[in-house]
Amino acid sequence: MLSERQLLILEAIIDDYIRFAEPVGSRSVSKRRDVKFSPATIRNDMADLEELGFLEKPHSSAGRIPSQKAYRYYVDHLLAPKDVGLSRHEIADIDQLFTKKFNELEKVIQHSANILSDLTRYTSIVLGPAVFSSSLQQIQLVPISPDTAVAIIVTDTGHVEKQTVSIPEVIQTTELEKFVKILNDRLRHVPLIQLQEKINTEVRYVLREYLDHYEEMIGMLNETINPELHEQIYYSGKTNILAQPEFRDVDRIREMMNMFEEESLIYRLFRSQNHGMTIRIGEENDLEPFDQCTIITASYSIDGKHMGTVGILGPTRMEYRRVIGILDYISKDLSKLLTNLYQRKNEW
Amino acid sequence: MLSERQLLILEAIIDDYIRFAEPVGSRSVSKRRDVKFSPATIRNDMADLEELGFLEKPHSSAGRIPSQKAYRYYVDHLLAPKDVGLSRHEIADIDQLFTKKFNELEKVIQHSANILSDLTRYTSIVLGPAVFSSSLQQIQLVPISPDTAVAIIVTDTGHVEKQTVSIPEVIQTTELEKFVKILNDRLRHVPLIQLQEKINTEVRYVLREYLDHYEEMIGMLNETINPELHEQIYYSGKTNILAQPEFRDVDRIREMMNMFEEESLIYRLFRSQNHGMTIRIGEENDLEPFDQCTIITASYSIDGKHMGTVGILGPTRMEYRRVIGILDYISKDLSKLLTNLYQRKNEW
DNA sequence: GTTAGCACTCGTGTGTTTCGAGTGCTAAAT
DNA sequence: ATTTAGCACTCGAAACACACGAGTGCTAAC
Repeated sequence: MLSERQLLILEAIIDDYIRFAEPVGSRSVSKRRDVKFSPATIRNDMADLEELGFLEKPHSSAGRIPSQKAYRYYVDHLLAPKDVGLSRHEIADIDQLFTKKFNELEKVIQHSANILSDLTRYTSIVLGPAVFSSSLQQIQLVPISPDTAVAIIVTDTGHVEKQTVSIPEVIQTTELEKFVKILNDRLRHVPLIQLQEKINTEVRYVLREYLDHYEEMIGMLNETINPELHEQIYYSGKTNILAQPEFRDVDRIREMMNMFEEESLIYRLFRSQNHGMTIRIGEENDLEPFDQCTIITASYSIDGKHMGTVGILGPTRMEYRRVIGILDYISKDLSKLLTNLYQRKNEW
Repeated sequence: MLSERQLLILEAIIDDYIRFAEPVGSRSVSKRRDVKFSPATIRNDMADLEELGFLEKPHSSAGRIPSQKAYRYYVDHLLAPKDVGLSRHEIADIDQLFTKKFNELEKVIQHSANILSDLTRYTSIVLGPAVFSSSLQQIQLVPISPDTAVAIIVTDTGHVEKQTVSIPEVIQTTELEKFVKILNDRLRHVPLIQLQEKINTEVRYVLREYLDHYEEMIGMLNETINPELHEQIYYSGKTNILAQPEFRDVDRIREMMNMFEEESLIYRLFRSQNHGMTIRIGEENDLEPFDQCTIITASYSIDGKHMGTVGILGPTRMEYRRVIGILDYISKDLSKLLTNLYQRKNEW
């Protein structure tokens, strides 16, 4: 439906606008190497493209800027997946994830986020490894006063969750120790996501046999297992986006920065992405403060199992090609790294 | 050295500027109830005050604005500590810290930060309870793979630190258990700040007697005890400051937001404050992005022992009276709350 | 010592003009 | 039947002029 020439012009305009953030005129398109038509011809096509909703005019005597529809078309049809072209330098930057030795999962993730924002100069958002896809390694109850204790859950990925709980006074220390022992015997290697259910069925019956105050203990336990538990969000380069000319408006900035703090919304946004790579342009994000932004996410995995999401937030006028390349590379790198880090565990 | 009338005028100008963020002219000062002089008289005094460095002119035909020196004088001499005047409503807001039941120390702190920023409409920064003033309650080593384990330190305040460590392969599981037992016997109730030293002297000799590979274990332990460990920083209302008219400049905002991420700098800034209440105006903060800001901090304590710092970051044109009142009240409230929360522990 | 009076300053707001990049249309060229 | 040259037209941005008025500093009178 779009002619060869129209495609060429559309791409030229998008490329130009991505680079300079200025409306693009027919003359400057015609000056490009690969364009062999006069400004007048280009103007005709531009008028058509505008009618089709791909281009917009800020005002009648300015050039055209791409619409959201244009960006969507661009990433869907115009971006050849082959020519991603990361420089040697960039690849080296990413690969240092491997060379630096982190044995804290969190640090690996944070470092990935840092690399991402440094490389792209946009804001990076990374969803940490899914807590619920890991399983219980050990559960601990450390008393810190006569009536309180810290409950600690360690997962097989080395993640630690803690929760202060109050201990019903009827319970004796010896009972408590028995309780923890039973829990560990019964619940080790149980995926966290099944923990709650398992406790309230299977474990309940076992406890009943051995302990007097098992109901109180179950109650305490249910306090501990937080069903709203979710992956941590890592940011880097929150202020990078402020350097973009389209975000020079303080009120808009304020809204966006507020949104960063609304972790539950960001979390939902990232969780809803399909695995693989997702590109959301402008209003496709369904969050009003980001309606001039594009968010690209890629998922990373351990042993092929989806674990988390790395993402970039930038203006709709984003360097798609580059960002896609970087995200693709880093998500694969991260998957490899994490798989290495935890494969021994699985063989164990 | 300043006449009665000059003081009155200075205070009037500061009050007015704090309210409206606009240069104050002689006419508007003369219109105040408590001022009974003509604009001309006031102009003379204003000229004197300017010469003394208390007032500045944005340009020759504008009114005057207070200098940093003026704010300093204001808080030092003009602010009567008595007339703090929190409204009943505000006191209720703060006191809900007591009524809501948090048994997580972190949540209490975060909630305090939220109250602070809500009440003041500035940005609140709170330094969490000093980890180093708490002592070891229990140390744990949870293996998560053949050669790695998670070391977990629980303090008497319920704080949990974790660190993934690699286990030297020469070490057996039984040895490891003995190791942890010795550590707990020897180190319980030792203040974290003495931990490292104690391990490398006293504990070392004990370990030598009971364990073959004690040197490897000590090495592993030293990996765990992070000497750079420090209090967490809690923010709330990071974007409140953007609503102030003096921070409508994107580049300034960017610098400030970047500074928020530089936790080590913020940490140092807050650590360097004396106990009690400290007010740093403009360049007194020694951080260039905050040279138009005032930071007021107050420390909170448990049983009189300094624990952390609550603070407010706002423009130099800050509502000093109000903020001081709120900070004073909340820091005392927080101290009471935390003392209650942990006093039983001490009697234990 | 205080104030009224007045000339002066200077930023802000407004209206005018100019400039030029860019457009759309028409007619000529290919 | 396209494509292009030519041209009138649009409209924002920048430059300029001008008036306004809030505010000042100085001087002289109270």
